[in-house]
Amino acid sequence: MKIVTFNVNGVRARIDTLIEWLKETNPDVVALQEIKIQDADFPRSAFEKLGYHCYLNGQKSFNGVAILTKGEAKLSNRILPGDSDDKQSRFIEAYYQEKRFVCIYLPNGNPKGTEKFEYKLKWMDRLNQYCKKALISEEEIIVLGDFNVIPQYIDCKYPDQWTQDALFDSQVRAKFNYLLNLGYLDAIRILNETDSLFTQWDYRSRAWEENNGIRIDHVVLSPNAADKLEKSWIETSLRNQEKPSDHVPVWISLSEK
DNA sequence: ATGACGCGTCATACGCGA
Repeated sequence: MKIVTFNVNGVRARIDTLIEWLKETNPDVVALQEIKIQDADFPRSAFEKLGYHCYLNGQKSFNGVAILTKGEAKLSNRILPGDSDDKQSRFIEAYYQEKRFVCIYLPNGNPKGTEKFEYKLKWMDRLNQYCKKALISEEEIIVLGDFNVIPQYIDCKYPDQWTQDALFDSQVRAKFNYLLNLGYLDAIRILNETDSLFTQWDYRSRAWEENNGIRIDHVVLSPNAADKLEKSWIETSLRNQEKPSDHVPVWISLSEK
C-alpha cells in the first residue's frame, strides 16, 4: 500500500498538477493539508474520476485537511479532542483497509510569545494524548501531515536561522519527541540517516535553488504499522514544477500481509 | 531589522504562512 502526505498550499491553485501527479503515481491513500477551501467547494469530481473517495475537513481561506482513498473508507473523526472552542480545520481521521489514518495540519505557532504559540503547544499536547490513547487499541495507525516541527539539527540547512522560530523551539521539539517516545516511528528518519532530507523550501530568497529547506512534513507510525514499513521517501522533484507548492510529498509503502 | 513569494479574499491591500 502506497501512502502519501502533501501540503498543497491551496487545492484550487494546485488542481491541475495534483491530478496529473496522482495519475502518474497512483497512491492508495493521500493526506492533503492547507486545501484552503470549504467542503462544498472542494473539486471532488476531479479526484473521483481517478477512483478516489474524498473525506474532508475544509475551511474557507485557511487550513483545511483531506484524506483521499482508492475505494471507500470510513470517516471516523474530524475533531481533535481537548478544546471545544477550536474552530480551525486541522484534523481528520479515517479507517481504510483496517488501518487508521490521522491527517494533521499542526499549527505553525509563530511568532513565539503570542497566543499562536500557546495554541500550538496545547494542540501538540492534545495530539499526544490522542495518539497515546489510540495505542491501546493495537491498531495500525498512520499519523501523517504537516507537523510544523523540525525534529533535529540535521533537518534544516542552517539551524542558526531557526533558533528563535516556533518550528524549532525546544518545547515543540520535546513534544514531538514525546510522540516518538510513546513508540511511534518517524518513517523517513528511521530508514534514512543522512542530512538534507527536506520537505519544504520557502518561496522567497531563492531557498529552493540554494537547497535551504526544512523537514517538517512527517509520517509517524504506530508499532504495528511500523512492522509493515517497506520504504519511505520524499518526492523532491515536484518542487521543480511550474507553480509548485512550497512543500513536496512524503511517501511510505507498507507491505500487504 | 526588514523583506523576499504565493495564496486567498465580499480583492485591487492585507492576513497568513514558514
